[in-house]
Parts: sequence; C-alpha cells; structure tokens
Amino acid sequence: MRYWLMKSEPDAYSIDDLERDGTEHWDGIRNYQARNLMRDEMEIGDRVLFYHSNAKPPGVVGIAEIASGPYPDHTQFDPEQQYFDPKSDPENPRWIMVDVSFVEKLPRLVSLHELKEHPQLAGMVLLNRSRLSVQPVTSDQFAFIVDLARGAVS
DNA sequence: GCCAACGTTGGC
DNA sequence: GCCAACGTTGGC
Repeated sequence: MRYWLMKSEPDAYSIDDLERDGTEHWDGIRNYQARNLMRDEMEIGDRVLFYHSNAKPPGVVGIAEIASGPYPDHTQFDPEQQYFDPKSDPENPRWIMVDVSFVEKLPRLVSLHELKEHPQLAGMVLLNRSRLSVQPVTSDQFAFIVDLARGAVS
C-alpha cells in the first residue's frame, strides 16, 4: 500500500464535505505530475492524508482512501466548467481523476507550522515543493502525522 | 491582498 | 530547445 497527501481548499471541499458524501470523485486536477501519480501509481485502498490548503491554519485534518482506479475527468469537456480544457481530445482524454472515500477525521488538526517543527518530516514533499496538490508521503511520515494527531508522539 | 515559487505556453 | 511572459498555487 502507498500513502498520499491530497490538498483541498476547505471553502471548496472540506473533510466535513467528504464525511457527509462518503465518496467523491477528485475532479479538477490540471497538473501533469499530479495526474501521473493518480494514473500510474495510485491503487485502490491506498491511504490519503487530507490536507486543508488556503485555510486558517493550513494542515492535515483527516484520512481518506483511494476508492477507484483512474478514469476520465468529465469536467475537461464541459465549456461551462471552470476546469474545461479545449485542447483535450475526447478520444484521448488528457485529464483523469480517481474516487476518494472518507475514512476518519483526525482528533485534531496537525498544522503546517507544526509539521515543519519535526525533523522526521523534513523530507516531506509538502515542505519542499509545496505546490503539488497530489503528492506521495512515506509510510513513516504518514504514521508519524497520525500519531501526532492522536497524541501518541510529541 | 501580496508575492514567491513554480508550471505552462508559445515565439523564435 | 530556449526562455520570456504569463498564469496559478498557497502561505502569510
């Protein structure tokens, strides 16, 4: 199993929205690196740290899991949609998405500020090339952050 | 709202 | 293929 971190702006879609919905398709990814990870690396059952970006404060708020393989993101073909891509060929869709299911909310938010304080996490993609909205985390990083939220480490 | 970092586009 | 211009992300 692999581990991931996925960002969402809570004003657009929060962990509470995912808890309510249970499962949601992760549309709107328009970055090739993020797309390639979803298309080539993710597997059903992989665990995801749900991260609130552009939030006060930004941080990890919950756990989700990958619930489908990759399939075309329909929003790329709809001119009414924010994520419309006129250059994408319906015969060979440029953008894909996966389904994500709610697992649990963490007992507390682990803020970006707090993540930066732990040398164990210094290698996180989030803390280095922070713009990727879908990024891998190691099993150790994943476990450490969940332990932080649960008060099992400090 | 600012702006640094980064990604994409397109002229050459 | 280079790189300047432009657009987006996301912390602050």
